[in-house]
Amino acid sequence: MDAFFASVELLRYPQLKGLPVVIGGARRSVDEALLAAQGQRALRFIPVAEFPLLKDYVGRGVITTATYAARQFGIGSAMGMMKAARLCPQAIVLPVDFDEIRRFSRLFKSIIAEIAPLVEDRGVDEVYIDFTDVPGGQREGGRVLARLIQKSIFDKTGLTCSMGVAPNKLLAKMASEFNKPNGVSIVVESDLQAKIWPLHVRKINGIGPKAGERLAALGIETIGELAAQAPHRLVRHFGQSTGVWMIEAAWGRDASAVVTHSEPVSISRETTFERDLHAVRDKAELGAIFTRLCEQVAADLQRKGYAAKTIGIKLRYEDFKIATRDLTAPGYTADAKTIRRLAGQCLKRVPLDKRLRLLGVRAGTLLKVGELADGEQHRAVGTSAPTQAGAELTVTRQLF
DNA sequence: TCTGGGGTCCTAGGACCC
DNA sequence: TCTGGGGTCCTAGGACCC
Repeated sequence: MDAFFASVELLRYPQLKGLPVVIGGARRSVDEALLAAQGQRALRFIPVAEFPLLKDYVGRGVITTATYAARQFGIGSAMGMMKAARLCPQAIVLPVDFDEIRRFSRLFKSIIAEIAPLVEDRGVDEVYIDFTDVPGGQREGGRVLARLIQKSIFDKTGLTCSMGVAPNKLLAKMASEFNKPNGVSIVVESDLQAKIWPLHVRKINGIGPKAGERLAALGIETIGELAAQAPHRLVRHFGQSTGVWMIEAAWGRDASAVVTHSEPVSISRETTFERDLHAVRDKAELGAIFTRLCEQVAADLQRKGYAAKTIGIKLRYEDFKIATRDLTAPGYTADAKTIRRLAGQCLKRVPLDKRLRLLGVRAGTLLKVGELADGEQHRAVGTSAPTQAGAELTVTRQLF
């Protein structure tokens, strides 16, 4: 989807069309921002620079999406809000409306699935679609079906997307970047040399900042240069599987299937504090946040119908270093108090000398409990707090 | 001016078992 | 006295993606 989060907001506030708008980071809703603007009632969007306490407004947030007008100023996703505000003081900042994003996400995916049922979910704003057996899917190399899907999405949502059509997911993903926004790009095997090899290696899905740097250190910048490498050289530097995979990717080869269904591996909640907290000095505040994260994870598990056997924590220190600890219990749980106790045990094993920036709680090794009857499920996941830890876990295990 | 939140997958060592 | 070869599970860290 093109500038998905921003485009969803523009549907609501069409008067922002053409303006530099950035989504994310804002601590207040539009309505609250309106009240802050001298109590004005009329809808008015306040440039970020006009917030007297900028930091209170954008906090420690980052940009999730910038409109194309905002990108002109050098603003991009994942950039810190404070930096974006300085690059473009006239930018309008809006918070992410997750409910609305999820609603449009489900909507555009269901529109696609009606036309082409084999869809792989790749997050809120991205999917892979298997055109192979869709009637008309081969016409004009897939362009006809791609245009049909774009039109259906636009007619029903007002949103645009960009599509890449190719023999596999790897190439389709790269192709989808060629014609943004609202474009279709077709890539066939014979286009490899002309369209793919000139691109930077970072355009390969799976080659991130680290691998990109290591390749650059070897004098490899483009995909074509990567394709020209002797496999043993890459295997020597990156190991057998990564080295072989890199060569395959550079040659446009990818045999991975479009996966239409998958079970979650983990469910987690994390939060970055407004200011760094000290384990001793801010004990009460940290404790309250920790408990709330556990309650949120428990609620997420229960709502989605899962119980977890592994509970873990994540800390980010003031120096941005990350520590994780986890603990696998004898049984499964979705109970907030049980999760809180297991997470507490994890916390005891991690150094707390530096101040903390972020705290997270994670539930892994999941078991689907959807097949239980509703009442039974509620009882099972709600089991809590006998005196002995072991006894409690035994109870939940028996229920499952 | 510091840098979100929610995920997946991979690696590697150690425990433990047959 | 020297020292197998599978396999699974658990834990911690890290790269990467949307």
